[in-house]
Amino acid sequence: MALAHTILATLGDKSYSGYDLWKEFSQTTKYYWQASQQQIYRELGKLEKKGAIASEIIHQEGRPDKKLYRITEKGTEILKTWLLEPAEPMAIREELLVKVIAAKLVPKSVILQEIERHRQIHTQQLSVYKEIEQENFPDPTELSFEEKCCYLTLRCGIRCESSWI
Amino acid sequence: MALAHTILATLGDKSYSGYDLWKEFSQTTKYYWQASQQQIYRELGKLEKKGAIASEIIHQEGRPDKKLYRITEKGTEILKTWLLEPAEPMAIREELLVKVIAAKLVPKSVILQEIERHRQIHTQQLSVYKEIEQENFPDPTELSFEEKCCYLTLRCGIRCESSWI
DNA sequence: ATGTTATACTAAATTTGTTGAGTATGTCAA
DNA sequence: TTGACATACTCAACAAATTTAGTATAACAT
Repeated sequence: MALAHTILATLGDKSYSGYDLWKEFSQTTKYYWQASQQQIYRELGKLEKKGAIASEIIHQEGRPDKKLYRITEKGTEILKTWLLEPAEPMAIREELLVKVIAAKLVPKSVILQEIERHRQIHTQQLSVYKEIEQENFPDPTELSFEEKCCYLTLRCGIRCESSWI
Repeated sequence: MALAHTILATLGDKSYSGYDLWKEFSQTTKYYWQASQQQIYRELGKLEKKGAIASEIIHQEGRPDKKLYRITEKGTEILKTWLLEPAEPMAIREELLVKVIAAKLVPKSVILQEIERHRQIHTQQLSVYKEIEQENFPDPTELSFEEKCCYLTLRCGIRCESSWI
């Protein structure tokens, strides 16, 4: 699955602990790949076994020790190989629309309220993304290729939320 | 999971064989819930065991026998109960964007071509949806509540594809 | 007569994803 | 000093999804 590749891509050339990665996934990576803390830790274990990442234990005072992971050459090769393969468009599984299809079984207000609730969730998420955009990408014309790529995923998040609203 | 509920919602008050359902899922249901043939057959088995659906074997000449499923009262109750629960917005897992994040590892043309390929897939899907719209919903003002709900899911599909393009 | 496509379904292994609990430690505010 | 919150992880059980491989039959074109 692509979770392994998403982790490798997120690591880039920096070091992350499992916890760091989870935070990154909860904030930024979220607009293109959602994963839980448990999934991330399990995948890190598998990737290390495979030799795609290497870890180093950092002893910390005042807080628990942590394990910093970085990508290995083998990991980079795995990522490159995967990049050359075609990707399938995302599978759509939207519960709200299933509810809309079965709407006639319950009072209209139930579905309308649920739709309204979702509209609010998406509106809120959109404003979070727009804030990130203003803070991190105030002038999109001035970006390097790498920054543009990062900005593109944010733009996708913004378009997606707008589209839902 | 919601696959069971999607099947119950799709059955409505009609009878479907597993194969019919799969075709329905491949064509129409696809813009809000994607599932494979195997998933559908397995879920039908589970639903029958639970008593949410009942089956009847139809002997056919000239082609294999088929098993027609319809929703039971218990199934309708299960669906109603589920409709009253809140639904989470879909988890986003878009491989293409992961590739964009790791783009610097391969020549630009690789990612650009992949993006172009996806643009084509979405453009093609959009035109399919627009055809369905013209054929089945030529005049949206004239629709019953149930038809409007069905149309809403199609509009979501159209918006989603447009947004990607 | 042969191969492809469509109908109609089953079975099993493996990978992913979810849920819940558990182990530690430290900060900070009421 | 108590409780909430943040850091930093591990383990186990279960549910869902994917992949792969089958079994059968019939239509239809080459």
